Amino acid sequence: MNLTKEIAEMIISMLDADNSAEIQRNLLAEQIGCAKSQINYVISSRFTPEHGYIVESHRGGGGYIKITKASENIETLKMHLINSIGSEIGEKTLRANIINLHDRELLTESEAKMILAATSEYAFRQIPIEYRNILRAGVLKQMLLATEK
Amino acid sequence: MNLTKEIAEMIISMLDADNSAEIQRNLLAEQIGCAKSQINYVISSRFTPEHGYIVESHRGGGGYIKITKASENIETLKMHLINSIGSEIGEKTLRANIINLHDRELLTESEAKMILAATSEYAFRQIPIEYRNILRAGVLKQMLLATEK
DNA sequence: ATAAATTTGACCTTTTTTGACCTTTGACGA
DNA sequence: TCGTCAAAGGTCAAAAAAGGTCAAATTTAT
Repeated sequence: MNLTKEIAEMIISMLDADNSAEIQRNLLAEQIGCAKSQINYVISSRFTPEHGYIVESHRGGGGYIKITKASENIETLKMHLINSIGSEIGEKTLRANIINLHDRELLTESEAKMILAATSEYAFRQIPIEYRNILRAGVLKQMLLATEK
Repeated sequence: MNLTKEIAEMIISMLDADNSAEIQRNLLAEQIGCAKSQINYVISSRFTPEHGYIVESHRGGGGYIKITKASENIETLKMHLINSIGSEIGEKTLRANIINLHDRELLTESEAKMILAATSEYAFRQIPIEYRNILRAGVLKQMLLATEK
């Protein structure tokens, strides 16, 4: 397991009842024994809006980074995603979005798995790279629509 | 016995109780004393959907290749279909097969719907026609394997 | 003797990790 | 009050750590 995953898990375990955690970057980096900027990397790669998180921070003495798992407008989250999918989407972004929807129980485990399988790089192996993200967007949208009742 | 067989057996012996194994390509290649790309060759020739395997991987520090064998009880009819698909399949044939599997209760209504949505001509509309049937075959195989529990 | 399968090696892409340097903010003394 | 300094956090690019691709060379099967 790499550093990034460890740190991400640590942060998630720090989320309180309000689904938010306030961390001190330098302290956390020191505890873990990594570069300070590693914390920023983890946040920017694992706690994005696609993952369902909002991040705020303050510099200076008494500074902090506050990470909150967003919880409003759950009902419209799926429709919002459908509408916001542009003409292309990468595997990472898609994965983040689907896991987020599953976390919020807007997709069943089975639905999430099928979507990830259908849009995996392996499923698209036979076609040129330049079409893959376009395809992912098209397939994803149709599948999400199919999960609407 | 050739390298490929040895490596394939090694990987199979590494499957755990969940029928999955996480390997480190470079490490494995070094242990065996072969080219790194040999590992890829083994995977792409022996751990295909036709053989009942799902493969995922991650690059970068802490990277890995995860190989999962679809559960034993994947219905033979499904495996038959996966094996009979070949490298291309048209929308009509696919539809007929999915309906058949659904009729036999090997696919839930939801699974069938998602497969049809994901492989519809509409989902592929941005992609040149000559790729569509190839794509359908790839996506269908991955999805069928993902329908097990 | 071909054709198919295997093996290798050179080179590519993605993701993570680190470190040097930058910016913002609060506190404190002149 | 203002200026300066220390305490945070932020940015960016290079290095490192995986895994991926492709085609040529070699071996094995038909």
